[in-house]
Amino acid sequence: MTDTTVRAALSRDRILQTAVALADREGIGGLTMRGLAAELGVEAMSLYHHVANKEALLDGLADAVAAEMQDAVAALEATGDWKHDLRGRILTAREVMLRHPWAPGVFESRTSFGPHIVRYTDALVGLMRSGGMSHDLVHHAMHALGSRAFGFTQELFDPAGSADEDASPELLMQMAAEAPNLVEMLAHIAHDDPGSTLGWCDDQSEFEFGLDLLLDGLERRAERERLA
Amino acid sequence: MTDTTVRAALSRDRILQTAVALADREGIGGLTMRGLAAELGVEAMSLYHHVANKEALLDGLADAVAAEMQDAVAALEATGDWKHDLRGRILTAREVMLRHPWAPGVFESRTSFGPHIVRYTDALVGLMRSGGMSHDLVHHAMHALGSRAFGFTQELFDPAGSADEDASPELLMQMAAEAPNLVEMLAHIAHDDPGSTLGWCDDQSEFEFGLDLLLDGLERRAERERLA
DNA sequence: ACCTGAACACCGTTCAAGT
DNA sequence: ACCTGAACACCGTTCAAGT
Repeated sequence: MTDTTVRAALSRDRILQTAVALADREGIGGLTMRGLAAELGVEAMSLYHHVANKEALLDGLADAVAAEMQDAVAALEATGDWKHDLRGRILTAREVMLRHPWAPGVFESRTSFGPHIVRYTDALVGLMRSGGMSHDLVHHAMHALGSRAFGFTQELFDPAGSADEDASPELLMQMAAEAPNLVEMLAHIAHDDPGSTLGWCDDQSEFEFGLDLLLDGLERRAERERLA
Repeated sequence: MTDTTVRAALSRDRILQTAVALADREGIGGLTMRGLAAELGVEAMSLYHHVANKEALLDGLADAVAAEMQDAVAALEATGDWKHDLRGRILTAREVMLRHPWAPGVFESRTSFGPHIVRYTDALVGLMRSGGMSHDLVHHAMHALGSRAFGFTQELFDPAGSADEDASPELLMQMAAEAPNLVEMLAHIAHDDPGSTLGWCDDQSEFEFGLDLLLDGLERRAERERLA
């Protein structure tokens, strides 16, 4: 009960904070109970006094990221235009996600909500409700947005992992026979923007394209609902 | 070189086929190299003569599912309406995915394309091109669709895992204070459709809602492009 | 060429024991 | 109450040896 407690006292918060830093540094594969404990200067089993098991640790990690999103989003001011405000919140959430490349995978593997995730989600629902959308439409909207509501889309076949060899002309030749449309499209894209070497395309602009497609569609349904 | 070879001769195909059946039966967590080998009546290390490692096995699994999708999709006849045909292909792909609940997770963790995945994707691109969309727009469309092009969306916080306890009134009460909009929405949904007990909502209709939102939006952009 | 068995270097987690 | 160390039951994978 005094301020002179040992500086390194273990706590759930300190564990989560260290786990986030470790995952940022080494990727989610580098986050093991043993490794996390070592990082904290403690034995692996000590963690189990503050966290039920690894699943619970990951739940905590996801919620820690959601807390960061809440902080970032709090700085935004509301304009009263739900679509504009929603777009801003989601793109801000994305900035947080980009700081934690492992977070999308963890979010997708979660099965329960932490308090910060709940509050972030609640705010999105409130924003759409304030725009006059029905509960039903908002519900559809949340499902349609899916992970985009949290600022990410899990890229299918992310070329980042194997882009180096995949771009080889031999493989493109081999593909050309079986996938003429795909090859033609990729050639066209490469021609248009030869500078996009971090993957085949600009993730950010693709994210915004998909997001705007959905937001525009939702706005249309909302208007249709209002006139009914 | 004779037909009287031992019936149980190991081969890449037989390994993949058994792996799919095993994953269907026990989930992806039940698919281990050791377990798969046992299922084949063979030692674990024998698998490594036909498959480089587990990553390669999973690559093969994803492509096996894509092959099934190709088969299912081949039965569809083209109407010439790209949007209608694309919708049909994707919903057919979804039927295959629903037979393999582990497949979405495997698809999302892949980093390289198998031949069947490539051909399935190529057909989608061809369909949109036939509708007059530019390479650029088709490229955006593929990104916007993302995993939906393969008939699935990875549900965030799938309540299937913990729905039993999560629906408890105490927890809803506790949530009500911090998440009024969310609670109100969920209450409204439950009121509208008290029968939807497999999760909070009907995945199929939510999938189609999101898909149609995107397809409608793409159609609009395609028309805009045509007039430009 | 194909398959085997033992072994290695990891995991998450249980348990009895320490302070 | 909190932390430890050894141990258990798993993984994927390497390696030398069998046929």
